[in-house]
Amino acid sequence: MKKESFVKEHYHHGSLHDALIDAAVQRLQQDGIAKLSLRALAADVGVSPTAVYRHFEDKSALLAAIACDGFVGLTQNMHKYLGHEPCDALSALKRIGIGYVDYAIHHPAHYRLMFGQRMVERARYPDLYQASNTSFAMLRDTIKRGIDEQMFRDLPLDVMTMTAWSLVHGMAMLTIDGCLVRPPNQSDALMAIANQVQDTLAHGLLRSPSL
Amino acid sequence: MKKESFVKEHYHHGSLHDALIDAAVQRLQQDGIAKLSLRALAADVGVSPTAVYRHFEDKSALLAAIACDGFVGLTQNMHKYLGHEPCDALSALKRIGIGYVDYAIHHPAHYRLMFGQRMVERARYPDLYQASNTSFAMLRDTIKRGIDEQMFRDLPLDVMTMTAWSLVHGMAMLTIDGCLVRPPNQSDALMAIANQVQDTLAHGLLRSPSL
DNA sequence: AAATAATGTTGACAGTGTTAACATGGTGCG
DNA sequence: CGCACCATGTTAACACTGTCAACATTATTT
Repeated sequence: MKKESFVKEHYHHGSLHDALIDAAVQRLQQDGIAKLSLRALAADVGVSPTAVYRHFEDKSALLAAIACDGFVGLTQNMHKYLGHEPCDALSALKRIGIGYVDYAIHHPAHYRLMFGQRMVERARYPDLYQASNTSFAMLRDTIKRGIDEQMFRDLPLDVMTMTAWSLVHGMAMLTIDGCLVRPPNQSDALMAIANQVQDTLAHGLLRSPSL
Repeated sequence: MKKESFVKEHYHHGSLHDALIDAAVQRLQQDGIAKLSLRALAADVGVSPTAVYRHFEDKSALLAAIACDGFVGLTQNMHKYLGHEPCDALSALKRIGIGYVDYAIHHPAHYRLMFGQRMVERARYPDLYQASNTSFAMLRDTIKRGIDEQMFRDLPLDVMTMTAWSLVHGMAMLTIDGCLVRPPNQSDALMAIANQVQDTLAHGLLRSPSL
């Protein structure tokens, strides 16, 4: 199975697949997607340029794999913020939303990749397609619960889902693109705004707003 | 040599700047930004590859110019939907929002470019920076009016602006990325959804929601 | 132990953005 | 008018990119 003893790295790398992804993520965070080259990645990992093609069909497939990881991480983060104790649909929706924005803020390179060109051609990558659907389903199911429990207003599920999703996606994008007036990129301040924005959304979704 | 018709265009093209932008927009719509090359553009226009550099500092500057045009068009479209007859702040906000999403849907290539990598480095392009600020100011001013007229709830202007902007931006992105469940990309159906989403937003913004 | 699959390498090709040096032609000045 | 200037366009070249085909090495299976 796995050798993994000490030094090997003579001919076979052993875990090129993951190492390439790690290197790509690092370069993405540092330089952005524009100046990311397979050859540089291969050099980072200490391997010849064409070795990449033993693990990924092409450059786009590598990026798709990273985007896929991103959606998995996004889903995990939403679950983390949701917690385990049961709560009403609105609280759940708020927590999920905060988890969503929190992920985007802390993984801007991932997030930009996830909703960049890869999103357009996600049909070509089943894993990516499914991972993204899993993320979206979390939002959608929570809203459905709010409707079923008659906590939310009686609007079409699709409309409400789109509203909530648009809101968190827009917030995430505008934040990591630096479109906010807020001077410091301090996470706490941003999260405070995110909370207020979500309150506004709640006001729009709820059957009988409490404030 | 070339001399292919009675018109001049022998050595000096005459309007290379605009011709390049037109060609770029066309290729953007057709193939996406990934496979857009300056050399192909030059060939489209019938000029040598390096002629581009007499009109744009580099490839990124060309794209920035296109993005700038995009924001101008976005602002125009919002004004078009806003109309000239005076109306209350909420109606104005809704019209602007519809104009926003409408532009994104009908110019997806432009819109994706406007909020892609160019947005990150917009500080380097003063024209782009100003054009984008003009668009955003329209949203912001309208919301400010709603607050001043005591039509909207008493929340910080920044928070409300971010809410509204996030919403239209998220809707635009999710729509042109094809993330919607709606089968046909029919503009009318999309606009109907957009209207409902905006009603939800209104419900969240208004001091006393009417429905 | 031999055959085969998996993984990595070398060499090459077409295409890219970009620069430097040169060519052309319209414009304003004597 | 003639001529210098300058905006514009061209050619040649460089370093770099993604990708393929052919070959080398190692791991795995028979």
